[in-house]
Amino acid sequence: MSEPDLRLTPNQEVILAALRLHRRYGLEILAAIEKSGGKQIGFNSLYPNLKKLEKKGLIQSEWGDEPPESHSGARRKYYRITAIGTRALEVKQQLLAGVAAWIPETEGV
Amino acid sequence: MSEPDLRLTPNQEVILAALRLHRRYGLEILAAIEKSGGKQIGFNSLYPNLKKLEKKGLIQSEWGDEPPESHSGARRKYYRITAIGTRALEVKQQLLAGVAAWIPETEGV
DNA sequence: TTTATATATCCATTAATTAGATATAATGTT
DNA sequence: AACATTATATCTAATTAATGGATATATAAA
Repeated sequence: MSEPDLRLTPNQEVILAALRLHRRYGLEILAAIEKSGGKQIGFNSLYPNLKKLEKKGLIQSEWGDEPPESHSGARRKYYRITAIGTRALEVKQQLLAGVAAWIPETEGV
Repeated sequence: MSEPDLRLTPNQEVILAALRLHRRYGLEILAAIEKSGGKQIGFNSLYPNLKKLEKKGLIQSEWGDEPPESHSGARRKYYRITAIGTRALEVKQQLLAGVAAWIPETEGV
């Protein structure tokens, strides 16, 4: 009955954060990270991590249905965050806030 | 002239966050993490990571000068976050906010 | 002496990251 | 038809980080 493991590796966390407000396709996620000043991650790290996030239920994917004129190149697969994924980001933020604010019950002195 | 590497591993990030508002000694950091619902990290991970954070200038340490009556056991070494450490936490938060909000310049369609 | 607190290191295993290469598919351009 | 671009996807090897367990030392109280 314990909660599923919502912990994220650093790359998974930034990928998931890139999907927090918008659905995006793979290379768009890399662009969002690069343009936001993050350390660049390669698509060799991106795609396996997207698979892992989807397997854990933190994101969902769907093939793009844009008309062919909208862009050149191959089909895009769009990813969107799930409620569980949103929760994983919240849990992380709450942990960082919690550890900072925590005070021991019996303060030495 | 580029900025020093302020990236943090997951354990380093939560340790640094535990020092954001209060100076703490080693085992107090572990207690803050455990009581805040974080995955428990062991002192075999704590102390090497404190060394690394101090070496990078993100934290400083000083031996406690409490009177002997204040607590039983050995001397405590207290750690406090530096301005650089605070900045590292901010940079991380700004990255997560930035990648979520980023919009591509030329939107396909 | 024993117990509790506290810092610190070492080892072996496992997990994650990284760079580089390759493959396939779809589309527009020459 | 050939080529370039965009895009998803996998594989390997090397490096780095995390993990559990053990050990060591120091301090002080019971």
